[in-house]
Amino acid sequence: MALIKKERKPKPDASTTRIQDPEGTRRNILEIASKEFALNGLSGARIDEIAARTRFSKRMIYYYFGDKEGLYLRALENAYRQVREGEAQLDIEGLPPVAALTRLVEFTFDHHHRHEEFIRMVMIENIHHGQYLEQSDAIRELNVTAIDHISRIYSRGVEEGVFRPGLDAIELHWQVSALCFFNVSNRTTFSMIFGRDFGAPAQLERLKRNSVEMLLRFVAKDEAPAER
Amino acid sequence: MALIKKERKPKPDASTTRIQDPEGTRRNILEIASKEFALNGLSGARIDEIAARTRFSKRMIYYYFGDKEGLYLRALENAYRQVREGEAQLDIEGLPPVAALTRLVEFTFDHHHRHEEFIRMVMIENIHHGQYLEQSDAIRELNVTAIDHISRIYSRGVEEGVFRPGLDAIELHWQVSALCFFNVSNRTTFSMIFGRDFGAPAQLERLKRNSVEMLLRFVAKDEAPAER
DNA sequence: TGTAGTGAACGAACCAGTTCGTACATAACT
DNA sequence: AGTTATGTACGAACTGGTTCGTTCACTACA
Repeated sequence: MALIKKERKPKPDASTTRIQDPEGTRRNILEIASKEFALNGLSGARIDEIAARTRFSKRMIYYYFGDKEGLYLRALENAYRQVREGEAQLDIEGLPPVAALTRLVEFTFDHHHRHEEFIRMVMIENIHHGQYLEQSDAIRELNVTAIDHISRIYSRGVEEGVFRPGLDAIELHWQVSALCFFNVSNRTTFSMIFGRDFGAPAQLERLKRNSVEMLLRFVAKDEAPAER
Repeated sequence: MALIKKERKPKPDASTTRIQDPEGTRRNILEIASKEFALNGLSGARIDEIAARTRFSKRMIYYYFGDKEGLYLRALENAYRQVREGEAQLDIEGLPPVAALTRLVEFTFDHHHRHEEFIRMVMIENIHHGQYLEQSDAIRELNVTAIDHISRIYSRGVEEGVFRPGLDAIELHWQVSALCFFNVSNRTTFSMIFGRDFGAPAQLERLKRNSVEMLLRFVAKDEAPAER
């Protein structure tokens, strides 16, 4: 049988000189892909859709990222990197323990709130049982320092006698994360069910204040909590 | 005009009597579908896969549920119903406020832990911006009573002078939910990142105790929390 | 009591649209 | 010239949904 050769368009455009910028190409693709994955999930996102939104063709995605999962993995890493880099902004050096912890919780609350895309990626990744996070050494490396702040604050608080001893820094981090993460991750359904907008500024302030207070009261030394 | 009559097979088979059981059929399909959606999400789940796992053909899914989204919606409702029904088991009548709140938090913690499928459905639904929950009056109706327990416990506690006044029952519910939900929803990534199994029984006990304590300390009347 | 009619329950095969991924061609840079 | 970068067209497989026809239980009536 005869091979059918396609006619090729000989000349698409010569007016604009194509500037080669592989790094820029990667960044542009990754940026768009991150949004799409965060919005639609891994299976929900469409490679063609991502390609259409970039300045490049689908071919470029495969050229630079191999396949859909490779692209997703990079988007996941990207999300973690951005957020962890942002966390480096937090400065609590020199603050006394209570003020430092307050600042940490407030910062985390706001930070999560500002990075909904990240929250969504983490949710999606949990849906996938961490299957992709598992493949990324980069992400694990990024995160080991995530408890540094709270760990130091807590130690200092215990030393100074304002925090009770015996608590675990990772568990404290867990508690802070839970309160701040949930605020973003479950806002939609929670608001719908209780008919109240949990994203409203005044409401957010209250939730933030509550979260701070919960942590402060939890670590506070003074007297024991009510007996059960 | 001539009526076209269908040929009828007079007597084909008498060995296996087909038992018509529409309710059973629906239940079987819904049960399998719930698992598949919770596992793979809306776009990730495959109708053919669901059909293959049921005792029926794909045709029946469309016969009973219309389309994929209809099936998903039913699965979502099903998840909420099951969990809310389970919550009705909680009996705190007669307990003093502190004991009641302790029991409530412990119960919620365990209940969420036991219903991972539900947690996953809620996550998935949040990824979809609550698009399907929005369509379900049934779910909203189910949930309005969700804060009854905590609301009554809190009022009683304030009356009896053991809880501080001025707090909001829905926000308390929010806090309990955050702690208990996060424990299931983010366990995978959290465990991976910090290299500790947050699903281990001893660890779960600690987290549960922490959660209870956080709530108790938060509502406790006595003296003010550390000033910041 | 037998039988024709009826509608609900069900299955196999199919269809049309979608989606990931690739082959081929070509332009730009070194 | 050779390597890198890029676009276009396209195919194979998949997937949601439909069509057509069959099976079965039951009812009305001869």
